[in-house]
Amino acid sequence: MTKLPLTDKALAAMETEEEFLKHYDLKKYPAQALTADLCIFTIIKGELSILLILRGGHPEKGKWALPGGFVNVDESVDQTAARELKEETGLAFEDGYLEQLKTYAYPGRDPRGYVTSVAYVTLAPKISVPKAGDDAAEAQFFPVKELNSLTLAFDHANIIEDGLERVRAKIEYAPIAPLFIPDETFTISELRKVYETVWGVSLNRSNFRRKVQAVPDFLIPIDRKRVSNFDGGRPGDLYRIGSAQFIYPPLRRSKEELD
Amino acid sequence: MTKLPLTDKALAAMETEEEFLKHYDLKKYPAQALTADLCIFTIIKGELSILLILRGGHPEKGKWALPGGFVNVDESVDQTAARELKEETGLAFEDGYLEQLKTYAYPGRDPRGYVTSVAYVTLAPKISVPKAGDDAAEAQFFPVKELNSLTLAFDHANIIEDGLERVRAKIEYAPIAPLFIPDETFTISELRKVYETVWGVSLNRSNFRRKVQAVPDFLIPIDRKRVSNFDGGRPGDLYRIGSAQFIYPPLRRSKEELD
DNA sequence: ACAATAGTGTCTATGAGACATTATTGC
DNA sequence: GCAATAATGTCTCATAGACACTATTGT
Repeated sequence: MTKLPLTDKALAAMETEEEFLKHYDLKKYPAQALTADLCIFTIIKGELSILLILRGGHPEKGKWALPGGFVNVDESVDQTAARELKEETGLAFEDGYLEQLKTYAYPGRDPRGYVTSVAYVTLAPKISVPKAGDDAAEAQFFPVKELNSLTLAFDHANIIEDGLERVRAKIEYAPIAPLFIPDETFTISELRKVYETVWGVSLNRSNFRRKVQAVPDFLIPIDRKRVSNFDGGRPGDLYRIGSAQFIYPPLRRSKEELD
Repeated sequence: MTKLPLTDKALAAMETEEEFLKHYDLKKYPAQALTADLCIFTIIKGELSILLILRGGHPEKGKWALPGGFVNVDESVDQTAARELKEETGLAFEDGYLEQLKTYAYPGRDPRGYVTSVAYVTLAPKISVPKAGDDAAEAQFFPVKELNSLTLAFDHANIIEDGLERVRAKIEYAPIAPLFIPDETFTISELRKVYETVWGVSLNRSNFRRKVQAVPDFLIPIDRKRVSNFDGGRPGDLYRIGSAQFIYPPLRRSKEELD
């Protein structure tokens, strides 16, 4: 299959699409690459945390980076993200939450060339122990509060900032906060602590309860109670997540949190 | 500059980043291309409309497509979007609204190869007359209600659907609805008609007024009135947009609109 | 009994929907 | 005057914040 050096105009004017494609070669454009990078959030010891990989090879060797990798030509970028999630955490994306965040594409963000990054956000339901991958010397969850003391690779500090805001906004109206909880069942207090941790505020106990219970099919009561609290106190009623697609009315942060 | 056929592992293990980059060639991966495509919304004769381009060349010759183009290696995809906006509408993106929507990347969406599309959403403040571009035989605004009778190129029908939902959701809490209005100054009724058009509902006049006026720095009163209504009626007070970054509390659609 | 946490109820302020009344224009 | 549209006010209900009170556990 020979590729003749035709101008774009001559190409586009071709009679049939077959003829056009025979002479078209994407490689005439500068090389580009596409990656999927993941913000994998979880809550560890009451701290909102994110999974980072210590880069063992160039570029950005020795810096902490978001897990991710190049998109294969036979897969969608969504599939790349799901594959990387599985590789890094062993977590299969089934009914979880894996949402595209934003795409970062500008000259100079990667020394290898024009590398475009499609960022994703996901919530890790279980505190899975990440294992080291191919070019990942080490993998570790970091509390987001401590990230300013780390040297992050590429523009990943910006991506994490955007990812954080997405999660904080999304749990207002999407029933994804229970994904932070390891168990299938949970108490309303446990759910409230998720919101408090992600938003970094404290919420009124009874008002929170009233609001989440008012959402149809959000929380399904289970006929059991938490067996025991560590230090005394009445055990809470257990719930599991229902079929609701939206939290309406949304659980809004106060005006001060927005800005 | 010779490129030796080194494995990824051998490459990443290089001592210095300079050495690494000397042997690294992005072209070893399959060719990919990056485009920016625009959902340019405006309101024409009370109809929410979107700008489409009739493709004059292959691929998808003869189908209507979103305006857009390839990203140059010396520019960001945001810059590409702004450049295309200028080229297609003559509209300079200054203080307007041009927001990244979503990235579409999967095999088979473009016959030329793995072409990734980063979609953007913008609101055209003036009903600018689009001119034909390089490979655009014709450019025209279509009411979004009539799109199902058109044959759209690539996966642009999906992109438009996503763009519509973004605009409908965004005007709830972002003060961008006035961008649909050609004038610098406008009445509250004119603003209400924007919401009614975009959401496809009718809104109570006095309640809408009460809510928008309650948002600090959203609408700044001007000491003038609309000179004349076409057909009689009291002229409305004029406002201009203020410095508010958010509409809080948001102007929510009813639960039924959400789905 | 006491500490600790969960569940329930209540008072009040704010926001939203429905709708009536008054005001200002063109004809 | 009349039609048309804008501005204002008011009644009612839903939602949200604050907080008191009761219930159930471990120690």
